[in-house]
Amino acid sequence: MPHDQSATSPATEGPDLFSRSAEAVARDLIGATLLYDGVGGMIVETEAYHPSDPASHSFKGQTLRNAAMFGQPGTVYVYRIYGMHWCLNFVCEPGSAVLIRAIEPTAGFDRMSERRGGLAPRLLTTGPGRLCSALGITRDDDGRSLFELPFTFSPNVRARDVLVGQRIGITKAVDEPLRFGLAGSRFLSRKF
DNA sequence: CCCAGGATTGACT
DNA sequence: GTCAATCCTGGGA
Repeated sequence: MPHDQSATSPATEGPDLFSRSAEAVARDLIGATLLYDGVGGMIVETEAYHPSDPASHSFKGQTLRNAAMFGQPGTVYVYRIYGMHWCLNFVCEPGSAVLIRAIEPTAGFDRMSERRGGLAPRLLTTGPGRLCSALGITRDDDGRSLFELPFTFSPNVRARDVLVGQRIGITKAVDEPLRFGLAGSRFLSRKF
């Protein structure tokens, strides 16, 4: 079969994976596995945000809210959106981060279902707010390391067919191709 | 101090 | 398809 591969070479080892541009990391995170307290699954959708990006929280420099974005590569950045949902990001180069937009559930299905009010499997983790709800990620996790419990991170090790498109829900820099998704996944938050 | 504006979701027409 | 919910940051007065 004619394949299918990540455009960037898989820099698979721990922090090295994140010591790069958010764009490169966002692409390579497709197919990686994220667990929180043993609950989670495969990352199937991401978006990249960088410091010179008007859509990024870090665009105007460091503030109290976005301080984690300027931490070590592999730091977790969690923020509240629209007064009601949490969004999960992984920090890359200083001031840059990858928003985790969707995962495919593979572990702890019952706990996710419980937290999400018994919704259909498709509605458990397809969206940045939904996946935080399903995994129990909150403000308390802001600034933590992705490489320490309760987080467990396993890099992608396979060739993946990665879709690229415009980011969702922003009003600035809307045309940048900084959204990435696993081709053919049933667990994308929206079509590409 | 005040308050506009969200990297969303779910309910409803 | 439209739209309200709900918190709280950060910029400006």
